[in-house]
Amino acid sequence: MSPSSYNSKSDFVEAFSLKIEELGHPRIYGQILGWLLICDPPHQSFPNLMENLDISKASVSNVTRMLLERGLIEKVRIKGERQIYFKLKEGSVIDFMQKQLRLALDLEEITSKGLEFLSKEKDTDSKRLEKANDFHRFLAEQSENLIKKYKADHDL
Amino acid sequence: MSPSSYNSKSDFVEAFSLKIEELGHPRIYGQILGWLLICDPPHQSFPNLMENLDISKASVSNVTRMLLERGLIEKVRIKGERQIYFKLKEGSVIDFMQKQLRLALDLEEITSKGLEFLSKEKDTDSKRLEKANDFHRFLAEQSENLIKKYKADHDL
DNA sequence: AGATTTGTTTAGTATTGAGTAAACTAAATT
DNA sequence: AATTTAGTTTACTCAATACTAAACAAATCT
Repeated sequence: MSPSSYNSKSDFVEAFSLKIEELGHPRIYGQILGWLLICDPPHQSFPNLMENLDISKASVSNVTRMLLERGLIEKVRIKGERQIYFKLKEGSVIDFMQKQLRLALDLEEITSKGLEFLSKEKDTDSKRLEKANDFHRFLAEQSENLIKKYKADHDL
Repeated sequence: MSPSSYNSKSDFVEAFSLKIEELGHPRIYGQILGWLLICDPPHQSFPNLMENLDISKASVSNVTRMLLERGLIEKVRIKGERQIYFKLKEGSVIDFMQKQLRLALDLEEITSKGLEFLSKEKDTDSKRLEKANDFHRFLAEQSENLIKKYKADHDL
C-alpha cells in the first residue's frame, strides 16, 4: 500500500509532525522532534532549526522549552561556542509513547471512581462501566509490562 | 492519592469527558460517551441527552452523527415511538482504545519510510531513526496482540 | 564601558473549531 | 391537506491557540 518512501528529509519531517499534531501538539513540536531524529549532526542550534524548519526564533525558543520540560530533548553546550544546541534525549521515543499509554491508566481510575459512586446508588445498571473498567485495567497493566520488557531487552 | 469517588453521575461524566477532550475530541463527544456508560436506561433520546448534559439539540445531532460514523454508538428504535434513541455499541470501549493504539503502527510506517529514504543518502546517521522504528514496530505488534487476547478471553 | 551576539518575552494577528439559535426539512398524526 | 413533532443544516458568535515580529534582557567580546 505504501511501498514508496520519502524524497527528502523535509517530507519525513512533515509526515512525522502531522501525526504528532493529531495528538494535540503544536505543529512545530513534531517538526523539531522529527528533525532531531534525522538531522546531521544530531545536535542543532537555533539557526539550524530556524532555517531547516522555516520557523521563527520565538517558535524555537517556545517549543524547545516545552520539549525540555517534558524531558524529550536536552541542551548541549560545546566548548568555546556561545550558541545552545539541542538534541534528542536518550529514550525520548519510548517516553513519548509511554505518556500516550497513560490514557488507559487514567481511564481505569476514572471508571473505578465512577463504579464506587454507582455502588452507593440504588437501581443502577453498572455492567457497562464494569466492563470498561476491567478492560482499561487490563490494558494499563499489560502495556506497562510491554514497555518494561522492551527496556529490559535493550538495556535501558 | 484519589481514594475519593464522585458525588454524582455528572461528576463522573465531567471527569470522563475532560480526559476524552485531551485526546482532541469535542467536549460533548466525551460527555455523551460518558453518559451512555452510566445512564438508566442504557438508551437515551434527544431530550434525555439535552437535559442531562445541558447541551443543545444541534449538538446532540452533530456529535451523535460523529459517534455513529465511528461506530461507537448505535440507533435504537422502539416500537410505536417516534423518537430516536442512542446506546453504546457493544465493544465500543475496546474499539476506542484500539484506535488510540494505531498511533504506534502509524509511526512505524512513517519511520520505516524515513529509513528507506535515508538509506539512499550518503553520510547519514540513521541510528536514531532505526531505534525509533524498532520500538514502534514492537509496540504496534504487541499491543495488537493484547487486544486480540482480551477479545478472545471475553468471547468478543 | 560600549557594542554585538544570543535567547526570551510581550503583544498582536490570524486561524481554527466548538457550540448554539434559528431556519429548514421530513415524516407522522389528525 | 393542515398541523404538529423530530431531527438536520445553516449561519453566526465566541474562545482558544499557534505563530510571529519586535521589543527586551543577558551575557560575551573588544
